[in-house]
Amino acid sequence: MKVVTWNVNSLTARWLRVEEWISRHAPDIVLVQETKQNDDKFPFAALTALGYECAHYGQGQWNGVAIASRVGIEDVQRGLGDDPEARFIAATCNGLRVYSCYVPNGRSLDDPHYEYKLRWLESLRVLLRDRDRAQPLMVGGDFNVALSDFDVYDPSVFEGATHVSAPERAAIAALVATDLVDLGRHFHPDEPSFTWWDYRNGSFHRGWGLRIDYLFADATTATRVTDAYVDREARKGEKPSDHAPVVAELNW
DNA sequence: ATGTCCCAACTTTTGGGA
Repeated sequence: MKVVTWNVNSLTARWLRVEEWISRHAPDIVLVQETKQNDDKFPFAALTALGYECAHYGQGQWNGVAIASRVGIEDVQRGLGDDPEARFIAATCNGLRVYSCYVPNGRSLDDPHYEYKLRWLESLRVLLRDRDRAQPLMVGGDFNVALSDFDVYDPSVFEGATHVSAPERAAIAALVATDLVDLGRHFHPDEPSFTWWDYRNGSFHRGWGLRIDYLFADATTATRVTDAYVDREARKGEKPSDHAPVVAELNW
């Protein structure tokens, strides 16, 4: 079974790229972030034609998360606690519980949005702490945090910025401490494996990236994962998202 | 290092967000 997480930066703008990627890679479960559309724009019919059942949690022009599955989809949960924004959707697909997460950006360390980001991550930690440990789980999404300096192309550029601060990193570490494995890093301990490059400055071609998108699995499920990787090819070409997909393959 | 992309709208240019 193949699971992918991808921040598409508007599914409306990205549909041709997403459709092409799905057709080529045939993932079983797709975790999407930043659909930036309401249900009336979500491509339910086109995804059904490709063999996928979908659950979408949209919020107009901002945020928006979705799950597409060709192995069934049930027990859909939209939203994280009392969060008013469309940043979390969960479902069970073929016995695997999956979360699609779009963590708040934070903007800057002195912005109220930064505190919102930390509160959001704490809510996710509580959900993970209290989960049914007997149920296999994969958590994916855009976490807007680079876990360590190795996940940053040049840490000096980000001094005093979000995405790298100690509280943010501690919040992600606290998620992992609920018995999760960072699949991308587990399979590629010696490669930066960036997942995001700014559209500006020619960042992609200069290698100026960050690893801020993750697929996590509980420790038991992680033993069934055979590979996890970033598909950098998806960041190339016409009208790419600024994020690349993160893929995991597992024996299921 | 702020050079791009995406969206909405007091829409053909600007501003907010990432």
